Amino acid sequence: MKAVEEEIYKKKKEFVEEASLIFEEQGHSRISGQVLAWLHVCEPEAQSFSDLVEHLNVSKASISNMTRLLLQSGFIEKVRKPGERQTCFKLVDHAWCKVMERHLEKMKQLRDISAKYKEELKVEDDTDIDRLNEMHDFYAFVTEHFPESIETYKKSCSDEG
Amino acid sequence: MKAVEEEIYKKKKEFVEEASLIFEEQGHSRISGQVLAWLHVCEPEAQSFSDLVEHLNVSKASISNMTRLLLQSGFIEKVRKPGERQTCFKLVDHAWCKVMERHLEKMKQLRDISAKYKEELKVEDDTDIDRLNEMHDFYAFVTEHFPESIETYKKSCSDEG
DNA sequence: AACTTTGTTTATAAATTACTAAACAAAGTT
DNA sequence: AACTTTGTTTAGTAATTTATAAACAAAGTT
Repeated sequence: MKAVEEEIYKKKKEFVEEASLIFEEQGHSRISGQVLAWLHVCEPEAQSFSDLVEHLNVSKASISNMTRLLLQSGFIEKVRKPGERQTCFKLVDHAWCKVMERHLEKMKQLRDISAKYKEELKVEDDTDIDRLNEMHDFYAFVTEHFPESIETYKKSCSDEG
Repeated sequence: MKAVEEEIYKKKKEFVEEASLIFEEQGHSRISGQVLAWLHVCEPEAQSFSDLVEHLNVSKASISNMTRLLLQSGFIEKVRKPGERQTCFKLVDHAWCKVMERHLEKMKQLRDISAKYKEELKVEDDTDIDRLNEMHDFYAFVTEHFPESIETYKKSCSDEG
């Protein structure tokens, strides 16, 4: 390996360390965060099972479990090349939108639960519970406007590309 | 306690159970989720230490720890009434915006880390890493537009009120 | 100043999660 | 069909997190 290449490789590992910490704080486990981060900078883009085991220094079982989870939640996808025995994994396009969608789901849950209970806790003449009304207004607003924003972004991509 | 009141109280407890689950998935612990949820529906709005202990059936120590955390992260605030010995806690206004701000912080971190490494991993003639470029574009977009949206919401509140 | 009330800190118990090694399964190769 | 390679499942351990009880501290009341 040339000196330049080694330098690059080291930088990539640094990225993995830093980015995986942030991913962890977003609800990923340690290793799934590392897989996600590595798939942002690795070459080639699609990595085999053993590539991941080797570069991240973790067990085969962890990779098996974490890739399954990441597949389920839609962050990565399998790529099988004809003639190759190994399965490869790569980030889906716009993987970051998945993170957003995850947030959006939670926001919708909060919108719905506040809608439900603000009705159910309404008592005849009694004043409603302001806090629930406000909570509902807020999440109704963001769940309505958020997807639009994302669409705007996606459009701005395809205009350029 | 009248039959109607009991019915209401039961409903409130149901809300606490459901909502605290969602809060947990957003990174709160079990009990801080319960405190948050309860403070959305309790009466009066401001609850003393012992109110919380009683209604949520948890230890004093947990309330002590969780209220400290919730104060730190800005979800609740202390309310001390003159003449009363007990400290009370209430939700801050627009507590939900805090959740958003928390997300926004994470997004800014991802924007910054992608900015940093897309530069550092750039090699002369070599093509950049597309994934990092796209990641940065995305988070630059959302961190720019998100705060605007929230502002729009807040404005819509004050127009009404 | 002894006693209460209110709240914090500490040490421990309980539960959950995360990781791995090793056993297992499936499918390709010789 | 034995052997390899590739990947999954299982079972156990390690580590972390969470909640509590009990000791402690501070401040108000009698």
